[in-house]
Amino acid sequence: MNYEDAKIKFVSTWGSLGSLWGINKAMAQIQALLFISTKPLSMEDIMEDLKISRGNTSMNLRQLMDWGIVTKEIIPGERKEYFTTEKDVQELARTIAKERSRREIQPVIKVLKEVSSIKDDGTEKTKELIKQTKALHDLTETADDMINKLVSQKQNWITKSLLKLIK
Amino acid sequence: MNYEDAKIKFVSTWGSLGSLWGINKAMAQIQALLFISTKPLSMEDIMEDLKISRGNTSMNLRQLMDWGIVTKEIIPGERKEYFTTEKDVQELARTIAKERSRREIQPVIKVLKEVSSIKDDGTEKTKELIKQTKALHDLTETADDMINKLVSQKQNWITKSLLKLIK
DNA sequence: ATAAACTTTCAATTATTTTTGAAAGTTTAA
DNA sequence: TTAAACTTTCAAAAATAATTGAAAGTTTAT
Repeated sequence: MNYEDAKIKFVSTWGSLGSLWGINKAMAQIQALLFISTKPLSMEDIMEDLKISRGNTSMNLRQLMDWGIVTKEIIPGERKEYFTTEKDVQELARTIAKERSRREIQPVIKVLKEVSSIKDDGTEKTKELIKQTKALHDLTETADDMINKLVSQKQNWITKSLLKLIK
Repeated sequence: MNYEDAKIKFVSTWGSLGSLWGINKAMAQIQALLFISTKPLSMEDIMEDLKISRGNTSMNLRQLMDWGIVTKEIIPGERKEYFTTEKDVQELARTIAKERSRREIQPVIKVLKEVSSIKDDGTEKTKELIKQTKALHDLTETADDMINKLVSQKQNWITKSLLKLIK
């Protein structure tokens, strides 16, 4: 496989994985492109490479910036804006985990807590609802917590020892 | 909040979380409904409760069974089929993690390995592609591994000590 | 102040995913 | 074997999400 084929394969695979971290295809592909680029890319570069429209590129770059994954680079003397993505995978993982947690998991945890706290009226179905949503609440909270901690910056010594324990 | 409101809130919230574990809304809602039910439910019960069509119910129940999350219960003397879901959250998490890994993460890991193994032609861009996809490969593999191990059955003693370390 | 260079916005279009419902299929009881 | 009770299938419709492109907006150089 040559460079071009490998690049296309990587970008499209990473794009299709977008759903896994809750973003759309174009957004994931732009990130992938920046991730393997040796230099900042302009909107023009991205549009041409991915064959997507200017509007689409603009909107998805904005989202990536909102996520904190992509940043604008001002190149002195250049009129255009250039973009780069976080290149360190650990840091990338940390950012993504934090954002997903904040956007999606925390709200669910809140609802689970609310629902599991309704008044027990003594009926079997209410007891079951409380029991099961409480279990889900605890699990979700623990999992969310673990992922965030595991992926967090100060992980090194901890993660390494954990990995040895687990593997 | 009374039972009915709490139930509706739980089912719809869990439904919207479907995207997080890669399934559609109806599928997640059916699972949620079964999860808090005190007894097996028939297709009829589910259709009525969620106000969805028979076809939709049938298809999504099949998918849930394919995932290994829902099972058919034959109730002696009854003509209808009844359904239940795994009630233990740990077991549920284990099944979901395994399936997602198998269906989505493993294929991506395979591509990352493939792409990161292309011949280094000495150009800067090829070196960057190899370096970055290798890093992503290692991260993805490790994360996938950890999640599966953490969530796996025989976890108890391990998880508890890990949790103490991490928290 | 003007115009060129560039970016953003958003209504309309297009693509994708989900849902429906009725026909076809299956199972069971008699 | 028949018919009632039930489930599955799948083409068509509906709902949702992504994408386009051109007009409006912004910035910068002169």
